Order: sequence, then structure tokens, then C-alpha cells
Amino acid sequence: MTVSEPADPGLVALAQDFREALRHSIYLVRRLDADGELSAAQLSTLKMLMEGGPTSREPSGVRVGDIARNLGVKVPSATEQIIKLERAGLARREPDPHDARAVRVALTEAGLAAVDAANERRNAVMAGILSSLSDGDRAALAAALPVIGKINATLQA
Amino acid sequence: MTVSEPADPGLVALAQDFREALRHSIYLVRRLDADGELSAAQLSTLKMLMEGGPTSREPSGVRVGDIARNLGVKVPSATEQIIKLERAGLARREPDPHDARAVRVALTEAGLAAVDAANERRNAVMAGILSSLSDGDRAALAAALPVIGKINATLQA
DNA sequence: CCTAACAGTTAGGCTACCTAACTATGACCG
DNA sequence: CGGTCATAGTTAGGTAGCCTAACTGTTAGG
Repeated sequence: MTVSEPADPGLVALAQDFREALRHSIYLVRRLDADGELSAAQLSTLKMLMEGGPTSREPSGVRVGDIARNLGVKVPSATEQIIKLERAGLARREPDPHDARAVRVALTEAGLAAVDAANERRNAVMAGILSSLSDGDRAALAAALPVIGKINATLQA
Repeated sequence: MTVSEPADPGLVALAQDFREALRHSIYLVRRLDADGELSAAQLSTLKMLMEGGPTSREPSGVRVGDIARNLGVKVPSATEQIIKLERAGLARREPDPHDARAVRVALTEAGLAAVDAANERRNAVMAGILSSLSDGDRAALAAALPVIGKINATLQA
């Protein structure tokens, strides 16, 4: 990519609008997270444990480094969240049988229940918000979500 | 609104997907904010000053309470940002001529320049990300932005 | 073995929020 | 007027979530 693409004005306009939408969405996100119980960071962590957990063929649990990578944070930040979850009884840490340096983190029963409950409550709040939209608006939103997903996936890499 | 709308499953699914998209977008937002210079909170504050500032018929500047309301934070949080901006020479505080309790906050020249520069840099980063999408994807995204805007506007009220 | 790479934790620091308590001014009303 | 209540903002103190740097212990390779 050479430096000076003259920067397609339409592209920049879209970029600007998208940025603006994301910026204002902080509001929405805060509303969702206000449900109490579980913070956004902790819910994300628990979700990661759920996905990577019993399903995967690994002995059990997810490694701290993988959690950090998946959440887009540094390892110490992941450790911090894990410790909090452990203290809350939602996750547990065990040594990795194959590598004594590593740690396997897994959901507890309570953790699983907490994810479900939190998801349900947040979905309900969001559904309430979306219910005031027209069908057309909802369709437009639905059509854009895969695109946003694509963008986010690109970024992870 | 009675309690038990049976909760249209399609609506809940959309809610779930949208939540997921927003959650993953933290990544994107962090990428954008990593440009240094100005934090997201400070850029938002400066933007608010720009919009509500010289344009409005008010003597000059925006009141702290209005800034807080607009940014969706409490007054002390706004004060904090304003003080930082002031120390950085990007904003200035002056007494309100009509109400000695109130404070008027306005952009300085340097503040104006900083907003422009930060916007430009962030737009460029975002445009770069969006440039890898297909035309169809970009169209879908563009179509959804007004909807997201509508949601956010509803929430403000 | 011994050194280098790796996994995670600990320590310390920062930003952006929050609530509660305080100061000062304005507005209402008898 | 003068008292009381409301309003605008600041100050004080606390929390969550992130970071980097430094440390501990483990594995892997020459």
C-alpha cells in the first residue's frame, strides 16, 4: 500500500459516519451493561470460556494467553478478570497436565448459569430497544451485522 | 407495556447478534483510539464544544451540565475532562455573564486544530479498514448507520 | 546442563467513570 | 428583606479495566 491514495471521499465519508455511530453507541452499550450482576469485561470472559471450554478437545479449560488474545487485551488484564471470576465462584483455575507453566481456566456451574442469565437479560433489554424500529430498519440493521462481523474478524488477525 | 410479551424470537435473535457485533467492536474502537494524541473521551468532549459553541446563540461556550448530558456521563466526570483539556490548552473556562453559578466552556484555537487533526487521522484509519470491503458490504453498512443513529437518539431522550 | 523462550502472576500506574459531600449563587415566597 | 430550597459546579475518594515492567517457574534446544 503506497502512502498517498488520494482517499476516495465517499469512503472517508462512510468512515466518518461509522465512527460517529460507534461513538454514540457507547450510550447503548452502557445501557446494556447497567443491568448489574456482570460487567461487560467479565461477561465476555465467561463467554470465551464457554465457547472454548468443554466443546474443544482440550483436556478442559482455556489458557490464559488464549483468553487474552481472544478478548484483545494483554495477559495481565486477563489474569485480573479471571481472578475476579474465580473469587465470585464463576470460574476455576487448574494446572495444565501437559505443561506446568500453563493454567487451564474453566467455567463452574454457577458461571454457566450466570452467563445464561446475563445474556437473557441483556437480550431482553436490547430487544425492547429494537422493537420500536420499523421492519425496514431492522432489516437494514440485520444486513449490516455480518459486515461489521467481517470488519472485526479482519482486525483480530 | 405489560410484562410478558412472548418475546418474538426473531427480534431476540437480532438483539443477540447486534449485541455481539457491538461487543466485538470494542476492538475496532480501541484501534481507532490508539492513534495517541487525544483519548476518545476528550475528542468527544471537544466535538461537543465545537458543535454547541460559536454556532449557538449563547454568549459563548457550553455549560458543564450540557456537556455531561450530551456525553452521557455525570457532571463530575465532565468537569474532570474539561480540566484536562484546559490544562492542555485545548479549551477554556469562563464565568457565565448571566449566572454566576454557571461556567461556559469553549474551544481554543489549538483545540479546534486538535479536533480537526484527530478526526482526520481517525477517519483515515477507518477508511483504510473499510477499503477492504466489497461495494455491497459498504452499501449494507451505509444503510444501517441511520438506523443505529435512530436507536442512539431514542436512548438519549 | 545452561541458556533462551515461554506462561503466568505481581506490582505499580493511568484513564474514565461513579457517588457523596461541599460551596456558591439564584429564585421563590411570606 | 430574609429564609429556604433548588441549581451549577467542584472536590474528595473509590472502582473497573486496561497497560508496562519486573519477577517466578517451566520447558526446549544446543
